[in-house]
Amino acid sequence: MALPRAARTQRRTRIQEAKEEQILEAALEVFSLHGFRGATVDQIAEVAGMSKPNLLYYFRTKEAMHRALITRVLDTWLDPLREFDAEGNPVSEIRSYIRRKLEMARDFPRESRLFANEILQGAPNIEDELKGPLKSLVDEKAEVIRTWAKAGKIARCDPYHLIFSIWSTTQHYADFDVQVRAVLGQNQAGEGRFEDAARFLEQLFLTGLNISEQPA
Amino acid sequence: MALPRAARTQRRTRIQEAKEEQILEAALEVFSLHGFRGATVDQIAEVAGMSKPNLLYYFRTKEAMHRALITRVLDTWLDPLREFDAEGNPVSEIRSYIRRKLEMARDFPRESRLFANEILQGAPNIEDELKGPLKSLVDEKAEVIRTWAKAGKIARCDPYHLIFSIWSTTQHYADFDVQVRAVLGQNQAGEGRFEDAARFLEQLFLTGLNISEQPA
DNA sequence: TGATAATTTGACCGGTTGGTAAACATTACA
DNA sequence: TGTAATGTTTACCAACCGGTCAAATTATCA
Repeated sequence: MALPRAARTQRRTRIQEAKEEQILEAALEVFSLHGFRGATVDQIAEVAGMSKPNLLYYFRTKEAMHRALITRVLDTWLDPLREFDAEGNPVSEIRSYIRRKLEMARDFPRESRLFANEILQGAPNIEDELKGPLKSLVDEKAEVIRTWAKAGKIARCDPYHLIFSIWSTTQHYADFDVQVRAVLGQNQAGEGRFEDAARFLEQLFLTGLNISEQPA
Repeated sequence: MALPRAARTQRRTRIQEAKEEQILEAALEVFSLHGFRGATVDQIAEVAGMSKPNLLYYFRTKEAMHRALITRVLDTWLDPLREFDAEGNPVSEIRSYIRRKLEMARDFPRESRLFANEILQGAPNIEDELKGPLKSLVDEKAEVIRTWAKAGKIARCDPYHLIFSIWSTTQHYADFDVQVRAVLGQNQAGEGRFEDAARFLEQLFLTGLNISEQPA
């Protein structure tokens, strides 16, 4: 008799590995486009190229799929912030952070939208992870920024709102892509907008935080 | 026999006016919380305090409700940008714009989330309005900003990405409210975060655009 | 090979959902 | 007041959706 994945002893076969990957890829596609409630298991099954019961053999419920996906995405989503280095040069650290976040928005828009969908709906499934690991990491990096400000390396500013503003400006290009394209029009529809955005955001943040420009 | 609203001759009775308002208020509540697909007509009817068929007497379909709501919200959403004045002082214009957008995020988070939901799902119902009225307005204001830059009143920068960054940073406090609260923690849970955000964003944008020391 | 476990599928089920039919109630107004 | 238009409700339906079941198919390996 076939046991569902969670009940299996330990080793994952190559088939399991491949199929689960295939399913999560399809689930990402569908969830990011329609949200949790808007996505249907049939849709995901079709995109994954398998029958619905087959899909439910690997993930027992729609929610299990979503949970697996969200957990994975939240993790990679935080990677750029983890690389934020207290020992580094503030200017290059902040510049790199903006670059990395913008690259993620460009290369992994579905992941960004999945996350945005979840937060928008009140983050019913990941509130704990937000208040735990996420908050801890942000607290830590905020302290770094505060130290830089106290040392006069960057302008004094609220480090939390600085992080929020970097998050929002960069993710905007993934989450609000349709709007960005509509406003920029056909001529700018190519990937050039990411280069323009990078240039603008670097100017905004680096000048905005430059100690020499800082008003008393 | 009762005819649905759209087929009626012309005059809207006071009852119609009141009920439609009541319905849209409830629809806003539910749609902004669960998205279009996640919201159910029964839910909206319950929040509106009326039976489902009664609700469907005023709006024949769930989609009609959503369309009416989106159109209205898009309109008020653009109001702050409309007030952006070419004749004004760049410093105060940009500062006021940030303030107004932030106030909207604080006072009308449901509207912001409804809109965000729609864009996130690919804006299936309002793509035309984005490419038409929205783009026109942004084009117009972008030209104003460009003029200011050429006149040396503010730093040279891409006006479109400047507008995007103001949109994203301010709306972030409505759309990602759960995350913001989670990161800031209990102590900052009050409305103080909006004041802090305003202070930070003003500093960021005004300094970032090199206009903090411009005379009025 | 044969037997056992893992995988896949068509048919199906109960609950939900958007929407309808038609009878009933209320309001507007001649 | 009478009556026609407007407003409201109960009962209901067909489609959809998440998930189950049992039977069939395929992979694993002694």
